[in-house]
Formats: sequence, C-alpha cells, structure tokens
Amino acid sequence: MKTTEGDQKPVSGMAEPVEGERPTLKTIAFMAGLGVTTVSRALKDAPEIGQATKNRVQLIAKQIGYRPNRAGVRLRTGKTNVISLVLNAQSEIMGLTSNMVYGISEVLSETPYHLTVTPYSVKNDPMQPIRYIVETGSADGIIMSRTEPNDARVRYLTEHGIPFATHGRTEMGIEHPFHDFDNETFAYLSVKSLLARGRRRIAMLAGPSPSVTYYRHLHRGFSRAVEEGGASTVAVSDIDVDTSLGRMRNRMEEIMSASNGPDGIVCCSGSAAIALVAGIEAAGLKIGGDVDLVSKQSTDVLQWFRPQIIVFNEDVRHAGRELARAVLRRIAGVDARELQSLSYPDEHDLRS
Amino acid sequence: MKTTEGDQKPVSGMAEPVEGERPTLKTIAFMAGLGVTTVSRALKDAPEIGQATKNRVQLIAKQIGYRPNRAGVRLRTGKTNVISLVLNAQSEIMGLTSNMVYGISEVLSETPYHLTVTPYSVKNDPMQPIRYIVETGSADGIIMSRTEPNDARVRYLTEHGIPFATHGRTEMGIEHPFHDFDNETFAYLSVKSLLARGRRRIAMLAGPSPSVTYYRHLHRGFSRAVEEGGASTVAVSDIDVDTSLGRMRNRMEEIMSASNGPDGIVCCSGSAAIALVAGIEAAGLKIGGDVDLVSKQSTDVLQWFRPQIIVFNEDVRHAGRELARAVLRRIAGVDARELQSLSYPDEHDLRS
DNA sequence: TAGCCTACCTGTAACGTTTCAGATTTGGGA
DNA sequence: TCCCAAATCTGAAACGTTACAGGTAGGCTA
Repeated sequence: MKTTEGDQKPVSGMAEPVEGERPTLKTIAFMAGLGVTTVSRALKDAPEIGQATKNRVQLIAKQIGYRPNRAGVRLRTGKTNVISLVLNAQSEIMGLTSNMVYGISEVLSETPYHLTVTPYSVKNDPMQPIRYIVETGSADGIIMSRTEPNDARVRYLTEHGIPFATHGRTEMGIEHPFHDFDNETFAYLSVKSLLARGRRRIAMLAGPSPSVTYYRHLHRGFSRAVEEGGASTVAVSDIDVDTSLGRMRNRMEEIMSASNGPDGIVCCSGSAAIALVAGIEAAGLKIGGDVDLVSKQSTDVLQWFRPQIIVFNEDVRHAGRELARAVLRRIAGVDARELQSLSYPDEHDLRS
Repeated sequence: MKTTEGDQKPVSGMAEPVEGERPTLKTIAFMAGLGVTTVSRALKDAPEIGQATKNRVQLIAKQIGYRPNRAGVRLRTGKTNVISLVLNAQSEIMGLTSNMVYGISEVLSETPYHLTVTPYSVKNDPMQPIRYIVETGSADGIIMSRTEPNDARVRYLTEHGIPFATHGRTEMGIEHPFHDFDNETFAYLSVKSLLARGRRRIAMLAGPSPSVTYYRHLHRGFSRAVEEGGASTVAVSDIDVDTSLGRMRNRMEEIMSASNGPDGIVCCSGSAAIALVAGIEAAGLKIGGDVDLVSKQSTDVLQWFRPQIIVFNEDVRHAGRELARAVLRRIAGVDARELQSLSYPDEHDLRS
C-alpha cells in the first residue's frame, strides 16, 4: 500500500489533539494517521520503518515544530540529556570558570544536552555533589576540576560506571577521560626562560600540595630545568595558589626581603602573579631588574598589568570544549584512553 | 484503626521492590503497607493524612534515602525545578559571571532547584535561547542580564507568563523582578569625587548605547553631577564597554593626546579601566597628576593594578543571590513589584 | 496451493509522579 | 437504632516516551 500525503484516516479512539498545546508524538501520529510507536521510530530513523513514512513523519515534525518532551524521554529511558559541571565555588578574580562554561556550552549547543552547574563550597566535601548526582541520577556525564592524584571522585564514578571527564590528571592507575594543560612543560620552559635571562636562584608558586595533581607536574618540569641549568632553588613556603592575595603579597614581601631571596620566579596563576608583583615591589625590588617573573595566565589580563612580565597562555575555553567532547564520546562508549588530551603552553613575552 | 509500626500487610498485587534499585514511592508504600497516593501525600504534609501516618512515612523515606524522581514529577506536573541562567558568551577577562553563578547556586542549593546555564553567542539573537526555553518548557524561571530599555525578552516572557528576573532594569512600563546596581549614583559619586580633586573636564566610558539600559542611568548621574559642579564634559566617542581592550586603549590614547582632552574620567567596568590606563599613559599623561580615573569594578582586581585608582565595588555574587531569590519568589506568586532591588556603590580609594 | 519470510506497522505496558473520584472507618447526633 | 459527616485512605488514570510482542499484507519458495 502506498500511502499518500493526504491520506489521513483518523485512527479509532484517537481524539484530535488540542490546538495550541505543545505537539507530542500523538499529535504527529494523528496528523499522519499512524501509531505513536511508528512515529517514534520514524523520527529516529529506525530500519523497520519505510522510507516514505519516515519522510512524511519527519516533515510533519519539522513543520509543527515538534520537540521531544525531555521528561518523557528521561522517565522512560533514564537518560537525562544533562551534563553537570561540578566546581569549587571559590570567588574568582579572573574569568576562568566562565570561559570554561562557554567552551562546554559551545559543544553542547549542537547536541540535545543541557549544562547544569553544581558548585560546592570550598569548605565542603568534594564528594558530596558527586554523590548527589549519582544517587539522584541527575546527569549522564560529569565534568570536574581540581583533580587530585588519588581522587575519590574518580574512583567513585568509575565504580558506578558514570561517564565523566576531569580537568587535570590523576595518578591512580585508572584510565579516564581528561584534558590537562601541560604544566610540566610550562614550568620547564618558564625556568628556561628565566635562566636565559641570567637568573640563577629560582622559586615557584605552585598549586596546593599534595592535594592537586598539577603540583607534581609543575615540580617535575621545574626541577628538571633547574638541574639542567645548574641553577639553585629557593623554596616558597606557606603560600600556594589558593592563598588569599593579601597573604600572598605579604609573604612574598618577606621572601624577597630575606638576604637570599630568588632572582627568578615561576607563577602558575595569573591572579597570583599580580599579588607576587605587589610583594616584590613592596620589598623594594624591581621586576626585570632585580628579579624576573614568569606566569601562566588563563585569561588575557596580564597584558594590561604593569610591569609587564613573561606569560604562558592557557586557553580554558578550549579546555571546556575538549572536556565536553570527551564526556560526550565517553557516554557514546568510546574507550577512556582515546579521550585524554593535553594542551601546550604558548609563550608571550609581554615586555614591550 | 490504629496502625502500628510493625503492621505491614503486603498489599495484594504489589510485588516487593527490587533491592538496590533507587527507592520510589512504591518502595515506601510497600514498606509502610500503604498506597502510593497516601505516601505521596504524606510526604508533602497534606492535611487529609493522619499525623501518625505522616510521621511513619517520612521516617521511612528518610531512612531509605528517598528522593523524588525529577522526571516523574516533571512529566506529571510540568514543573521542571530548573532555573536557567541565560547569558551572553562574551569572553571575560574578569570573573563576573562565575561569581554571579556562585551567588545563584548559593540560594538554589537550599531548594530542589537545579541551575542550568544557557549561553548564547554575542552575534546571535538574544531572543533565541529565551524562545527555546519557553517552547520546550525547560525551566520554571529565567535569570538574564544585558537588560535593554525596551527588552523583547521581557515582553515575551511577560506575555507567556514565565517567571524571570533581570540583572538591570527596563523602561517599558512592565513591572518585573530585577536587581540592579545603582549606576546613576555610581556615576554621580564618581564625578563628585573627580570634582573634589579639582577636575573640571570630565569624560565617561559607558555601556553600549542605546542597547543597554544602564547607559541611561550612568548618563543621568553623570550629567547631574557635572552640572551641579559647573564642570564641562568631554565626549568619548566610538568606544564603549563592549569594545575590545586593544581598540579601547588606542582610542583613549587619541582622546588624551588631543588638545582638549579630559582631566577626569569615569569608567563603568574594571576590565575597561585597565585599557584606559594604558591609553592614558601611552599619551604620556600621568594618572593622579594630569588626570584622575574612577572606575566601577565587579571583582577585586583593580586593588592589584597600578597605578591605583578610585573604585566603586559592585558585588555580583550578591546580585546573583538577589536574582535567584527574586525568581523563586516570583514562581511562588509574589508580586513583581516586591521583587525589585538595587545595590549601592561602595567607594574605595585604592591610592595608598 | 500452502507455507514462510520480509517489510512495515500496531497496541499495550511501563517509567514515577500527582490528581481525581471515590471507598472505608469512626464518631456523634437524632 | 440509623444516618451523616469527618477523617483517612484507596486504585485508576494520566503526563510523553520507548520497548515488547505481536499483527498484516505481499511476495517468494516448494
């Protein structure tokens, strides 16, 4: 039987859908004179539906602006079509998180996925939001940052088989999707850059140790370059990238005022760099003269800050895109090992 | 009949729920020997359920960690328990958006609401994400920024009866929830501050005109103060807060190099301020000497920028909290006029 | 011709919740 | 004693979707 477009026999027991309501499968089924099952299948290009029918159904769906009801799909299939970004709600001076959000959204906007954001307070247990998402099944995939070498969240999610991707790596023998900035190379190149400027006593402001993995990468690159250059190291104690900028400045002033302060400093955060500069200058030293500073920045702000320093850019928007793609492909069943990527430091000497 | 705790007669036709699955109303109903209807009502403290039953049901629910299935609720009631933050995906140098997200989340975290973020590209129609949300019914409430004097989104949402709150005000005779920074007072006080420092030729870098409402507020406060002080005005043409920092710097250099440049400048954005400073200094002028600069900042970054300038702080995290509270109360049926709030500028002379 | 396979389509059930329209019990008043 | 109202509780239906287990028609094989 060849059904033509106009052939819309009203199916028995099926009332005409109300005008003005949001169209559902039933609406299309009524208009096409088909069963809802057929419509459902036709819309997802199932092989058991005839090509003519598919075309007709898809045309109608398009014309009346049909959009599947998310609650219906979710209730039936358990699939939420949601990716959750879990983050630490540290107040930010620079727009790191927002740019990552934009990156993620860029990728998700071409899919049926929505992005929900689940910040947790710094003081709280990082596991709490993760457990919540898993227990309530409120997302199909999770993106998270502040990855630790032995990360309880990674273990938990892996055990529960929930797709996720981390910003940063772990060191626990579990293969999982991640995207990371190559902090080791960054630290290595930064030290090289300082050595090339004749600096011999090198210090570094890193991430909180041992909680965050990239701390180790930084130190690996740092040590290697210092060693290769035959330079020496000055420890920066008591402060890390999480310290308040005020305390950072004060501590830096102390360190630089000491008799054997560093003459070259590597800093792994743009906002920290501005506090270090303040501390250095408070100690009466001149950047570029007495001491050089190299910093990573995740936002183009240090360009505008003076004195200008040497920076390496990290593109967090790109990281967001990579992470989103990774979770999506993980959800699609791609092997975790194929979803691990690094991005590389990009040096800019801002000093004009 | 007084039902005791132990009295759990299995209801006919009701199979024991599978262990390990997420508990549902049925699970509780089975355990309590009640119907799902009763359980549903007991959990929401309906008046037609006996107190003893309520206590028992609520205890069981708590013990087994029952959480209502969002898809079930959503499908049945149409309520999504989602608030959507719609924003313009401009790359940000400073962490404005993330702090607003944290503020919103702070409030939502004590409610059943989730936060989804829907960025739209700067080039795209701002109506597009709004229409999408309304047509697919994907949120119970919307928070949006970049509010315009005659805002199509506000009109559309009002007509469709969708609760929302805007960051910024409109001027279209529609009462709706908003939170706004008092830009008029900010501009007024800024000019006053410049006048007090003996500045007489005042300029301002404002938001894009006429697209964004706060442009008008800024100008109102600006003009009033300039007039009161008998000072004169220097127009800053071609650039606004949306201009790229590079162009902003160059234009500023031109303006300051002209014979009749301003000697006092008001700037309504922290990130713009750093570009203005660069332009001013490129023109060979000294801030604090030849010219004074007053800026609003939404993130504590200008503290660390030198030369230090006079700033007024805007607390975006607080704005986020206010906006979230406003949408929630609007959803609860509170009158829009009771959900309009302003926050006031807070001056800090950073110059030590 | 019968039987079978393929291609296409169908209704029913189920996901978990709330609403609707009762059902049952209890206590009290007449 | 009977009846009514109030206080509690109940199953069935519905929201929109997909999975399951068929159903029908036509053509091909034997």
